[in-house]
Amino acid sequence: MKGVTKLKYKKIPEATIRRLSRYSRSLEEMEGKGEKVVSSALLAKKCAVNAAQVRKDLAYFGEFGIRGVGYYVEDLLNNIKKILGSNKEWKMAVIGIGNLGAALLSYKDFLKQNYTIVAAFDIDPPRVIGRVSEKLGKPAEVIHINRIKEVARERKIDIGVIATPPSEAQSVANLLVEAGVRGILNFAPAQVTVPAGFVVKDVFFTTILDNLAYLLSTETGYSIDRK
Amino acid sequence: MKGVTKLKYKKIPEATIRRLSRYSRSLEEMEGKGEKVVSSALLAKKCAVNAAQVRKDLAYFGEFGIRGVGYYVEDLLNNIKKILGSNKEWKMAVIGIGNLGAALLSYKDFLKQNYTIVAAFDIDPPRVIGRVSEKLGKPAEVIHINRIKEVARERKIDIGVIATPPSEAQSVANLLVEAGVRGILNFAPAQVTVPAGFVVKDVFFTTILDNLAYLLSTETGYSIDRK
DNA sequence: TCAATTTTGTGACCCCTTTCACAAATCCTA
DNA sequence: TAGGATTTGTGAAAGGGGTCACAAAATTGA
Ligand SMILES: NC(=O)c1ccc[n+]([C@@H]2O[C@H](COP(=O)([O-])OP(=O)(O)OC[C@H]3O[C@@H](n4cnc5c(N)ncnc54)[C@H](O)[C@@H]3O)[C@@H](O)[C@H]2O)c1
Ligand SMILES: NC(=O)c1ccc[n+]([C@@H]2O[C@H](COP(=O)([O-])OP(=O)(O)OC[C@H]3O[C@@H](n4cnc5c(N)ncnc54)[C@H](O)[C@@H]3O)[C@@H](O)[C@H]2O)c1
Repeated sequence: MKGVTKLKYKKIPEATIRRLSRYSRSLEEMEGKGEKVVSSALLAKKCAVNAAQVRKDLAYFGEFGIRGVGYYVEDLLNNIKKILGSNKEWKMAVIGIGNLGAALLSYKDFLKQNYTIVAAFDIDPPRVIGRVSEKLGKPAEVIHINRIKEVARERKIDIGVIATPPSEAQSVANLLVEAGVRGILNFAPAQVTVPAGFVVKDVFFTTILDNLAYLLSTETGYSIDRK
Repeated sequence: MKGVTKLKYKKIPEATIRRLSRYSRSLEEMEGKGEKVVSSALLAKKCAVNAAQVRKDLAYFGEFGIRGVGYYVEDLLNNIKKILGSNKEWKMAVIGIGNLGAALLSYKDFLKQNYTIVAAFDIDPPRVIGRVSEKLGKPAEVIHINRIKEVARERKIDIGVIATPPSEAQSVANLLVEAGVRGILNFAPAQVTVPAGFVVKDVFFTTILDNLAYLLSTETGYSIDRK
């Protein structure tokens, strides 16, 4: 591609994004402790990765460091947040307020982060409210699932979190798609498909456990496995 | 395998293991529907991967298919379970019976799988029991954390699930290590380190969300992202 | 001012994983 | 029994990501 020469779209490895999130967490800790500067070597150590890896990851997005010095903690943190889209406030809805859904509603870490749960849906709000009333801080109500399209549009929901039984996962996903909710975080152990332009992230507990179990049964010995 | 020659340890990609878990889920579904045979192409489609990938993954462990036919669902499922160690019963302990810990205790999917929660620990059992009593089916009690070493040995716990606040994660991990619990599933957003021979798997919700948010902000358009 | 020191940014290399493409094996039908 | 159809298993090629090593840039100290 000469002519337009230096456009160079570098495709960013998925793994890089995961690590940026990890760096972000470490940097927040450092910032809290009042540390001003950090080297790639130190950050790497804190995150259990290679120092060159840290530099490579950052280099995808610009030159944030100063040779002979390192990276300014606050500055780097801001940049990473910008990259990850963490400077935007992401609005989430939880669908299915059972055991897991209720736990998510009361997950305090979200408060400190740029993720906010702005709506909670269930197929049986009256029953559910009795069980989880003490947890209903921010989304002060549980809304019936049949109002999801309307409410999702009103509240500009970015991400739908599926915490219903697996049998309902696809139909809930369909509703989210119709409502124009582009991001889906799926906790139900079921295959969910969406049209182009939408993104699904699965979190399958048993897959994670299968992974752990496999590592334990093959006597690999040492393995801190970050993914 | 003539002589000892052809031992060939093939190192299995981590990604392969994750996919096997996915295949397993699909196969269970098919078995439930009474389907006898499946081709790599169909299984691949169900799991949103490449057909050659399916065959390669399986080929690491043996020849399970029949050319011109495909794979016998039941047979393949059994083999995959054997590979993943899913024929073993894994005993788990949950540490920190708060919102998330309580949700895990009542996670019904574990019942169908080969993972069993055999103990629940907290630093304040009396308070906790009041809140979660209805969820205490199998581990009928919440035990004080200071008895973890003794109980872990007695009940032969394989995997410890950390669901305490992040500040406590490392010290809980230390206890688990001392008790000889080799596998750790860590939900607390904190760096946890363990000695050689132990395995830690982190599940950081915000990292997963950061990932999703990144995909949403970079207008990649289509992306079903399975990890 | 200059040399020694520190630490980044990055080209080059290497390894691992995925995809492609096809021979080999099996089934089906006439 | 033979020929056509199907689908596996796998070598080879392609692609991506991680590590190494070093030049370039900044700092420090004399
Ligand atoms: N409990 C856990 O720790 C855990 C862990 C990992 C994954 N999961 C998965 O998360 C999901 C929820 O688990 P849970 O334990 O909270 O189950 P649950 O049965 O306690 O909760 C499910 C909730 O979804 C609601 N629901 C059902 N159909 C619905 C629909 N069509 N629309 C909206 N709401 C609907 C139900 O009323 C119920 O309140 C399941 O798919 C489960 O496999 C749970
Ligand atoms: N709630 C969620 O949906 C969610 C989601 C993802 C991750 N997490 C993480 O999981 C962890 C638990 O979250 P939560 O919302 O259940 O918090 P929580 O405060 O409701 O529960 C924490 C529990 O841990 C107990 N505890 C504290 N110190 C302990 C110790 N040293 N030993 C044993 N038990 C101890 C507390 O008594 C409490 O019962 C946190 O690290 C949180 O960041 C929570």
